[in-house]
Amino acid sequence: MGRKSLKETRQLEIIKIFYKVAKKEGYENTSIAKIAKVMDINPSLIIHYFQTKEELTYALIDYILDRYLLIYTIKNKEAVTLADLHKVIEMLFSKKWNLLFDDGLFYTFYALAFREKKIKAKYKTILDSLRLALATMIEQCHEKQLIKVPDAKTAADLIFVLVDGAYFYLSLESDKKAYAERLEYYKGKAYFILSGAWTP
Amino acid sequence: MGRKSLKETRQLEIIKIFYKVAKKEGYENTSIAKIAKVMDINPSLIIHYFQTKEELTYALIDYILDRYLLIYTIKNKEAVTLADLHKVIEMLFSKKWNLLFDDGLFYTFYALAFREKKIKAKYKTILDSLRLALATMIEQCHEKQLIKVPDAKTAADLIFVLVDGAYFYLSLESDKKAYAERLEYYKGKAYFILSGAWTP
DNA sequence: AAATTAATTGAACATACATTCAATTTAAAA
DNA sequence: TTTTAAATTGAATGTATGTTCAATTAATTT
Repeated sequence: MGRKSLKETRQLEIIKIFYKVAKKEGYENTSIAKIAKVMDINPSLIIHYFQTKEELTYALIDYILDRYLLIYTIKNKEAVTLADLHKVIEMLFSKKWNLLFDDGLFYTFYALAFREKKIKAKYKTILDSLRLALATMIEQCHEKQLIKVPDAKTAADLIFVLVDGAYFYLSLESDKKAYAERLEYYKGKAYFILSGAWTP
Repeated sequence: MGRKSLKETRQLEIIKIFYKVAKKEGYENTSIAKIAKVMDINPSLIIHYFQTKEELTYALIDYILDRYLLIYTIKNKEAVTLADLHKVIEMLFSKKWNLLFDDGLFYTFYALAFREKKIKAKYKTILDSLRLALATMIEQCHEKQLIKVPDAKTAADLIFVLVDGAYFYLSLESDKKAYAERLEYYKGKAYFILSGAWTP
């Protein structure tokens, strides 16, 4: 009885447009009215699906953070090979990963996490699961004696510190050549960590 | 003839209050009207000293980034000792540095840099000068044979990648003990870099 | 004391914002 | 075809925003 619910479909549509507009004009310049205009719907319809702008923002953050996890789509959890591990490292230090989500928005919401506990928790969860997934891969490779890295957790953490620190600086670098060279250099350090030399 | 100009004094006063309010309530929730209310002056007076809010924002960013540089207040440029270098390392991996400026605002404007070239340039300049200053210290210590780090520039860069990456993750860590332990661990890695083992 | 210059106020502006509520349209089931 | 429930619209609300302009007040010099 009654009409079929479009809730989830519509919500996702709205979030995607929100993401698109915010990516182009920045989160702080993206209003409900603007999103509605792009979608050619009434602003109140957006409020109908997300009661407040806050909730809409949370949904967008979830959307972005889910994309952030897409580096690991390649892996098959059980039988991890050395090639799989290297694939992840290559991905982490490549442009491809950055294409999955918008850096500006990622940092915008990261900054928001300093005042909003919910957002902080979301980010912490994602960053931890990224580290954990890498640690698990390292651990498996170690057990199979493909590499010799006894403390997988620490190694994974260190690699991500390297990744985060690298992008933090490189995002400001406009010289593409310099950008690529540096990234390659840091990638080498990541492999060095996996050689066991860094975490004795 | 005429009245003495208070321009610079007043501008600094306004920026400081702007910083204070933005620190507490977030940049995006801080309006000219709010600043004026706290200062008990008319909003138009703020516009009088900074023609637009954009200009006021740039001034605040300069203010914050200048504070960011305060780690180096200790050093005496000419005769760098090993103690000086260690002092800087200790400072980089300590709470003290974080007290100099507000992390939330620092990241807020960092995120803004992705859309505003002027801000991006400001950040790049600061980050580069931080690296350069450390590299210079390392170089001098190397020349005096206090340490053995031939590539001072790379070592300094690596230490800052470590710093940036560490804080990026640790800012989400609410467990103070875990926070302190990790930071200590990364500090150890920085000293390891200064031992020359990492950049052969 | 008069002239000059800057500080400061106060009122007014148009605009954009998130959100509300009732009314209407649309689609599916009975 | 009637009932039912969700989708969607449209108008309205109050509030806050950055910015303008003219008027007034306060200090400093001649």
